[in-house]
Amino acid sequence: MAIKSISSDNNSVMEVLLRNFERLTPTERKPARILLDNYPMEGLVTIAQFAKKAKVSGPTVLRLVAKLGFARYPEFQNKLRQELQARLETPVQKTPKQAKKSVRSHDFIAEFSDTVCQNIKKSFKNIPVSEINSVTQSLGNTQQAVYLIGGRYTFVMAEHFYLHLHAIRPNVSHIDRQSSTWADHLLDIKKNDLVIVFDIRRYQDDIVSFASKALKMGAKIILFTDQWLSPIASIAHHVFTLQTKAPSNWDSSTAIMTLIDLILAKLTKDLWLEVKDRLDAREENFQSF
Amino acid sequence: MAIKSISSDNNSVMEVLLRNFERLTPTERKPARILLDNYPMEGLVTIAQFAKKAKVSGPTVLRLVAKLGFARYPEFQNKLRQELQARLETPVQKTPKQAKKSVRSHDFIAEFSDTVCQNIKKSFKNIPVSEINSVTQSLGNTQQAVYLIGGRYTFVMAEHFYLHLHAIRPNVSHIDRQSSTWADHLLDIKKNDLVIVFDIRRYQDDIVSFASKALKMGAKIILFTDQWLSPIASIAHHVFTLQTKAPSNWDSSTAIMTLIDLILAKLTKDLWLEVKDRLDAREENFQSF
DNA sequence: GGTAGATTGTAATGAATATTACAATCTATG
DNA sequence: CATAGATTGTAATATTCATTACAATCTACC
Repeated sequence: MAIKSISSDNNSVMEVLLRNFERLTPTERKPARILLDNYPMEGLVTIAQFAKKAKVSGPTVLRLVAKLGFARYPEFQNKLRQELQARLETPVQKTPKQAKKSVRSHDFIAEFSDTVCQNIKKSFKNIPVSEINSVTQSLGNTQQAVYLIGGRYTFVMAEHFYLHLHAIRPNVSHIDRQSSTWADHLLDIKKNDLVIVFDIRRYQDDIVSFASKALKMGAKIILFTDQWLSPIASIAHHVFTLQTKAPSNWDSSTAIMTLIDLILAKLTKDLWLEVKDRLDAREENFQSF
Repeated sequence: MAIKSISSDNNSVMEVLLRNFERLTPTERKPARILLDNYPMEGLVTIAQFAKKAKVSGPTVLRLVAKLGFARYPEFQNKLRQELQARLETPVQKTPKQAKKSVRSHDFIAEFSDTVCQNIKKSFKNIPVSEINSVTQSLGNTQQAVYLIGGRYTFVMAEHFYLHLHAIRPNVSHIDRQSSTWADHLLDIKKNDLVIVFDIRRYQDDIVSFASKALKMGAKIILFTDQWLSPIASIAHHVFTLQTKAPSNWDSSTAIMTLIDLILAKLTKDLWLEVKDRLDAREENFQSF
């Protein structure tokens, strides 16, 4: 008669073990207890070591593993490793007593990443959920054209947003750096179109002026700026204030980037049905080149 | 001559690895990176599996392990298991992981920023300080020209880096999207020039090919990639592995961005005297327009 | 351009491992 | 107490593994 395995689903090994403990034979329970006692490390050693610790024979261990639904011992180990990995990833890794002998470079790196993370956390805490929802909803309406524009350094953010947004929906434009072309773009802007502006210090006059002209054309202005607020804030319909400080001579755009990614994520989720088709079609086009 | 082991004390394997990363040979660094990326699970598989994942030979893995102070592979694994066990015992066991009932907007925002921050922290923890120092030093040498190139989405990262790097030092070029111009750029590349490549999945053939051609021209390749490693990793002189996962259909480039900003910050600090003059002159030029 | 030293992979070897077949032992029931 | 069926261990086997020796390749320096 074939050995009937206890479970074939993908619960954790521990659950399966506990739930079916009474179906194990007395000797099989010994290694089972050892494993539970020291879960899951004990399962990551060789059969011989495991068997010795539990004071049973190798084949008994193997029969236990078989009853847990694994045809081979290495399979069982892979499952355990997999679980362990998942478990290690979730919590904030312990950053323990790392002696102070660590070099300055180490401190600098840690300080830098801490500051950036604080920026993100603090920025997000201050953003009203309603603003995000509202902007996301507007972006989901493909009737309204979207124009993205940024300053000397932030035009990169605009471009990043543009690339992804354009993958998601049509009717999106990135207004390039040369302000000589801006007049043309302004002509195209219709009422209720969305103009997304990135402006952090030092605020650029030309961007401010573009925004106010777009406003006159009836556009809705969405502003991404820093904690000192671009002058555009006073005319914008939606303002996102992001933290930009860093232990550096340069401001950090990381929080801005994160918000862009968040909005893209939400938008993609909300419009998944439409987006999926568009992405599929896009994929096909890529293939054919 | 006997192989001198790096350490025989009882620090964690990861510490030893990070502290002595620069003493490893190029090929030995590949499995080292894999291990750091997925610490310590990757060290618990067989040499063959480990070697395959890192795309090196078994003996190379063995030599790495030897340099870390272990005479035999199983010894190394025992140490890892031991560390892992200690780590699992201390904290409160479960991180129940918020049942996935309706994810409200608030939760979504928090989850998103948490993930991004974890990406940054995890990425930075795995980057050997020596790599950052070494790259920063190279970037400080204005004799070596710097070329930046990125893929479909990551060219934005290249551009961000370019903008700031160019403010700091001369002799920097951003290679644009149109691959038709790449042949010309290749002609200019001289021995010891730096080619900084951004390549995250899905990896682009044209970027890979550009990198290998640049290598033939004698350039030093610096790669920014994700946890799955671009194929360029095998020919790059320096590889930075960043975490890109996010609760989204899109990968997150935030960790990459943060590393760029960090390198820029460090570079600016290190070369402050030269940089200051350049920035002052630049400021004057802006005023006059 | 050539050569010594370092680096890396290939292939062979022996050791350790998982797995199987089967015998020994135990347990329950008539 | 006898015996069938379940349980467990022993020993043999085939597989996989770590390890080593050595050849090929690369790199730096003269």
